Amino acid sequence: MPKRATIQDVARAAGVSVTTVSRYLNGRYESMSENTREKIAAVIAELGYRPNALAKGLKAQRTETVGAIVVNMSYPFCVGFLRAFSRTLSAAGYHLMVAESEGDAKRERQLIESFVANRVEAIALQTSGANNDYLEDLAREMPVVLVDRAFALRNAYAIGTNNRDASREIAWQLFDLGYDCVVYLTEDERGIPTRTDRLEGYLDACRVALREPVVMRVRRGDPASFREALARVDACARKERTAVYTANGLVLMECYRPLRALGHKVPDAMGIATFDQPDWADLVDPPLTCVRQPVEEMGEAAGRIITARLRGEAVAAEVLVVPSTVVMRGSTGRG
Amino acid sequence: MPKRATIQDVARAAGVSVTTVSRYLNGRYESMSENTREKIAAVIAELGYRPNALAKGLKAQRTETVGAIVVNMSYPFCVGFLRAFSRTLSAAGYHLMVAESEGDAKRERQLIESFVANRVEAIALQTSGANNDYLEDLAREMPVVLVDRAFALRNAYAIGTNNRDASREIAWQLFDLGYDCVVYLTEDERGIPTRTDRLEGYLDACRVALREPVVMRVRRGDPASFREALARVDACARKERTAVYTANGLVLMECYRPLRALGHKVPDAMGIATFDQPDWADLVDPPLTCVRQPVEEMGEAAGRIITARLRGEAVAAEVLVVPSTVVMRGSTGRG
DNA sequence: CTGTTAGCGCTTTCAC
DNA sequence: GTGAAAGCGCTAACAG
Repeated sequence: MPKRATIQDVARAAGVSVTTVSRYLNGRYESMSENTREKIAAVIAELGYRPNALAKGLKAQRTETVGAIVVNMSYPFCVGFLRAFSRTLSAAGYHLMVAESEGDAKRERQLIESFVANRVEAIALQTSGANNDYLEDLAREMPVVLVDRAFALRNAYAIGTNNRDASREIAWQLFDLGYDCVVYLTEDERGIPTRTDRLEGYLDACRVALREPVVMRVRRGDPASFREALARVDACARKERTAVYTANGLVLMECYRPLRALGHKVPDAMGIATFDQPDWADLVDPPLTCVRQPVEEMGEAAGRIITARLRGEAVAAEVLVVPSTVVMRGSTGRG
Repeated sequence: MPKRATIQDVARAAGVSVTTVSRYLNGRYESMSENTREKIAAVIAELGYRPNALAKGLKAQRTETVGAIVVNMSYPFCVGFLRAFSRTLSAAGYHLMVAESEGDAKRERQLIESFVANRVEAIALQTSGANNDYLEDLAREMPVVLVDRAFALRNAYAIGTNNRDASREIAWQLFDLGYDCVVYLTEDERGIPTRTDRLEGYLDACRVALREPVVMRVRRGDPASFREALARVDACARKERTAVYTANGLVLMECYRPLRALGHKVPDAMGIATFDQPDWADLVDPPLTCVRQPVEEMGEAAGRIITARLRGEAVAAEVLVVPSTVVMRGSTGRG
C-alpha cells in the first residue's frame, strides 16, 4: 500500500508553500497567480492527491458527517427513513454513518458514544428510550433527533406519527365495517411508545364501540406465540365476523400465510388490517387495508432539521408529528 | 455548544501527563499505579470525556471506518447486503459509512473520492462499471470489493452470483414444465453484467429448448413500457401456455398486479417466475417461483474479506461466486 | 511508573 | 501573491 500524497508533497512538487496549496484547495484563487494555480492543479492531478478529511476535520472541528442509529436496517421503517435521511443530508454535503442497535440499550449507548468519538456533527436515532438522560445531555452539544419513538427530551427533536389516533381510526373503521370481533396482534409493547400508543388506540376504539378488546401478544421468530394468536382468531371467526389487526407490517408478514390458511373467507368472514404499509400491500388478493406511515417525510424532516441547525440556524426543539393515513382496501371489504 | 474536553484537560485535572492518560485510554494499565488509574477514570467520568477519533485516526492513520456505496439503499439486494455487511464489520469494530450512487457513474466517482478523503480503510460497492480504472488503482491502496456487479479487476475482490447459470436453469425449468412461451422482462441491460448474464441465461435456455426468445424491455417508473410488455404477454397467453419471467424482483413487483389482472389462470394458463426472492414471494397466491440470491452471504463474505485484509492477512484478489438457487413454487405449478 | 516531545495533515493568522 | 509557523487532539519514541 503506497501511502497517499499530502499537502506537503503537493507543495514541494509545485514549488510553492503548503499555505498556497491550502488556499487553492479552498478555492481562494484571488490570492494566487494564474500560474501557480495551474501548476498546483497539475500536480494534484498527477499525484492523485486527495486532502485528508481527518486532518481538516481536526483543525476545523467539523467532520461533515452525521450518524444514524436504527434498530435494524432491514426493517421497512428503517429502510425508508434512512433513504430519505441520507438523500437529504447528501444533498447538503454530509456523509452518513449508520449502525444498528438491535434494540439493545447498552449497544445503543456504545454506538452513540462511538459516534461522538468520531465527532459526527449530529445524530438521528430510533432509541430504546433507555438512554434518554444521556441523549438529553448530548442534545446540548449537537443536534439530536429522535425518530419513530418520539420521546420528548429537552433540547432534542423528535419526529413520530400519530400512532394512537391512526390506530384508533383504523380499529374503529373495522368495527364500523361490521366486524364484531377485532383481534389485535402486537409485540410486547413495554417501554416502546409506538407500540403502546397503537395498542391504546385500539383500546380506545373498543371502548367507543363497546366491544371487548382481544389483544394477543406475539414474538417475531417464535412460531408458538403466533399459533396461539391464530387459534384465538380462528375461534372468534367461527362464531362471528372477525378482523385481524396487526401492530406492524412485520408481524402481519409473519402470520399472513397461516392466517389465510385458516380458510375463512376474506374479507367477508375475516378482515385483515395492519399498521404500516408493506410493499406487498396491494400484491396480495384482496389488497390490504393498512395505516400508511409517512416514513419518507420523517426522514426528510430529520435531515432538514439537522442541516438547518448545522447551518447555524436556530431551530426550536419540538416533537414533530407527521400524520399517518388509513388506507382502506379489499382485505376489509372496502376500497 | 460547550466544547468537548480534550486529553489535555483530563491530564491537567488528574494531575498527570497526557502520555499517562493516553496509556490509560489504550488499556496499558501495567505501566501505571492503581492510584493514577483510578484518578484518571474518575476525571474522565466527571468530564464526560470522549477521545477524539479524528486526532487518533490522523496520528494512527486508521479510522476504523469502511465505506459502502450502493445504487439505492431501499433495493432489496442492497438492504440485505448492507445489513450483513454492517453486522460483520460492526463485530470487528468497524464503522460503516453508506451512500447511494443512484446508478450514476459521476456521482459514484465523487462518492468514492470523498470516502477516500475521509480515509475509509476499505470500500465495498455496487459499481456501474464506469470507474473501473480508478477502482483498479484504488485497489492497490486499500481493499476494494465489487459486489453484485462482479467485474474482475486487478487487486480488487468481486462477489457475485452465478447469474447466467441460475437464469438458464429457471428458464429451462419453465420450458420443462410445459410453458410453450416464456416472456422475459428485463430493464435495459447495457453495461450491467448481472442483467446481461441473466438475459444470456434465458437465451441459452431458449436455444436448448428450441424456442423463440421473447425479450421485453421495460423501464421501472414508466407504465407505458410495462403496458407494452403486458400486451405481449397477453397475446402469447391467448395462444399457448405462457410464462412470465422477470429479471428482478422490482420489475415483477411493478407489474404483478396488472399481470394478474389479465385474467389468465395462474399457473395453468400463465406461469410467473422471477430472479430474486422478494419478501412477499410466498404471501401471494400461488407463491412465487424464483431465484434466491444469497444476499446475506455476499454481505458477510465482503465483510470477512475486508476485516481479514485490515487485520493484515493476505487475501488473494478473486471473483467469488456465491451460487443462487432456484425455488420452485406454485406460481409455475410446482413446489 | 511517569513525563517530554515530535509529529500525523491541514488551516490560519501574521509577515513580507 | 506568497510563506513561516503555531496548533487542532492524540500517540509513541525516548528519557528518566
